[in-house]
Amino acid sequence: MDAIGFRQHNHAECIKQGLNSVDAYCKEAGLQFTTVRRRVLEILLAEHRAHGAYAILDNLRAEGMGSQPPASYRALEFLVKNGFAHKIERLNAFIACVHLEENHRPIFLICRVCDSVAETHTDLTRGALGRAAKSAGFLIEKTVVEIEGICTDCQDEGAE
Amino acid sequence: MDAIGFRQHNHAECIKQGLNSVDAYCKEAGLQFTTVRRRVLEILLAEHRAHGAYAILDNLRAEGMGSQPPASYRALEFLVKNGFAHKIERLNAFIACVHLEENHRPIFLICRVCDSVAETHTDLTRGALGRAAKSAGFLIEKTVVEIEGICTDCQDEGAE
DNA sequence: GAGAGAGATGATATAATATAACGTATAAGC
DNA sequence: GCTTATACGTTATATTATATCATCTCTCTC
Repeated sequence: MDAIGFRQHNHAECIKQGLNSVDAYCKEAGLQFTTVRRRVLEILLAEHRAHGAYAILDNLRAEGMGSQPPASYRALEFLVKNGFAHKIERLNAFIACVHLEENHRPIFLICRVCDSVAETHTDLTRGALGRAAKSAGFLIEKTVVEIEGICTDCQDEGAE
Repeated sequence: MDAIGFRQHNHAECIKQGLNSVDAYCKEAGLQFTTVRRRVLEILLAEHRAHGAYAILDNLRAEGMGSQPPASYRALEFLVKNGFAHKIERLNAFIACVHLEENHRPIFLICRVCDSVAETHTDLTRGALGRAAKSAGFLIEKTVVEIEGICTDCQDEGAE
């Protein structure tokens, strides 16, 4: 598994890559990666944890980039629609995508202690779940898989 | 799989059993299955679909059983805490549990056309997901698995 | 480079979901 | 019956999200 978010990694590089990839993709696809949208993605990329729409709005406001809810919701809608970010339903909050390359079905691991969120993906629809849905004749369009618990680091802290 | 919600079944029996089981369980466990709580469970059991807290409140209000949000939220909290109902995070809504017997990790199949919701369960934590979490050292406490798509019936209708 | 059309943003208002806090009532245990 | 815990009534407010309309800006075409 590739659960970026808990693993050690070069985070500056991680941010840079995220922005560059989205930049390139937008250019390619003729999407407008505007200042606000870029800034919101930066805010999301800053940490591997979910950010609420209003927290993001506070940032934008402080930087004079819009002051009303639609400012953040619109940017987030753009990012989510194009797969650059995901909404964590459990938290009513948003997180930057770390698997931009592929068309994927994300899975999130949410640490309830430190609030970090790791994104990974194993195609559940191929395994038990896929078989289950198939046997019920259900056509899967979107999957929400969010696992809540305690990450390694926080387990270790508890043990000390 | 046992996806009650889409399968044909004797629904009157289904409701009755749900109420009886909860009744028995509460008596056993010393929980107060009060009038409001019972009524809310009945409302949830009435259909295999998710009900919003405010929709439930409308019902309660019409029946003179409380008129303010805490009335429904408190009853729902009781039901969810004790495993008699589940919250569907994707919908910010609630549904009666159809697998009362066991301590389970529910999976929901949500039809976006007819809004019906089926509950099933395959222990994802044992399969690919469990392995993934284990390799990341993540301690799973709760799982949110909600699959959105189109149920058999609605697919058939679309084809006609 | 001017004009048309699409898409993005600003601004106002409000909807929908959820909880805090405090007082009163009711049930359970002694 | 008295005490204590739990549930409920009530008021107020927090949090999350969207609808709507006006204005602006970018892009495309001519």
